[in-house]
Amino acid sequence: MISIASWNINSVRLRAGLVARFLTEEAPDILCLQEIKCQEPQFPYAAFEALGYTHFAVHGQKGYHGVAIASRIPIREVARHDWQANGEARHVGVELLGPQAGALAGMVLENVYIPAGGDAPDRTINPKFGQKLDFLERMTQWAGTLDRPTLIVGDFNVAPLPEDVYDHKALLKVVSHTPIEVETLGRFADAHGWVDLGRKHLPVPERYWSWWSYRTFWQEKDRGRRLDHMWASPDLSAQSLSHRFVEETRRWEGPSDHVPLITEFAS
DNA sequence: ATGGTGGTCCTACCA
Repeated sequence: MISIASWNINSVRLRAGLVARFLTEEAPDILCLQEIKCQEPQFPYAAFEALGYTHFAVHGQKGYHGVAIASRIPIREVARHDWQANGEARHVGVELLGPQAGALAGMVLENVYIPAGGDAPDRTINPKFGQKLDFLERMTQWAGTLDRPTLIVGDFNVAPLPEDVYDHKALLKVVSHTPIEVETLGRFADAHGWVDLGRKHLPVPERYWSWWSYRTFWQEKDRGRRLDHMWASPDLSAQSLSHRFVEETRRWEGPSDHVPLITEFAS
């Protein structure tokens, strides 16, 4: 069995200790991180290496965004897409190398941080919202070209289903859950027949949220959204055995506003 | 309709 985790960590330097705790307690084979918020030389490699994660793909930038993959299994970086063409570090893709990868050898793992999209869900007054939709459209074009077993994980910043938010009706005009975002993400799903592993294993109406705002969590209002995802190409999805989200990390000291996801695959 | 919290880097910007 091989397990793959994904977590928007909101500064990997500030929360290296939380990452180490997660790796110690859950022991995934591979961890994908989003929002590392540092450049590649500042990445806390030693904290991972001490726990057996010795293979890396780090695509960072100063202060904002940034993604990384740490792995116990050999990996090889294969791509860094810039789906906004603006230089932001929001993607890194790797290939899993055998024989430690077993049946997953040759699989491609794509780690993505889709733009949040600003406050107003209208591209004429909020360029960030347009950039988010354009990013998704370019991802859709890219997905149509794939010809290998692929897993795409990360912070999608979209909660597609009514049950993916605490109040569907109240969030229809809130960026992350607007109909245009849901439709645009739906076209991405259709472009490659992606299987939403989260809802494959935890179907509606099971509780499944991955993010709680810092601005309301302290009030214990439990206003969550499912913004983080793991989607598998159809051939790969047959190998997924289990999937969960580790909600308790949201209550750790000094938490990220996102919680990690973990999928186990037959290998 | 408003404001609520947090990270980076040092002045706003991003989420």
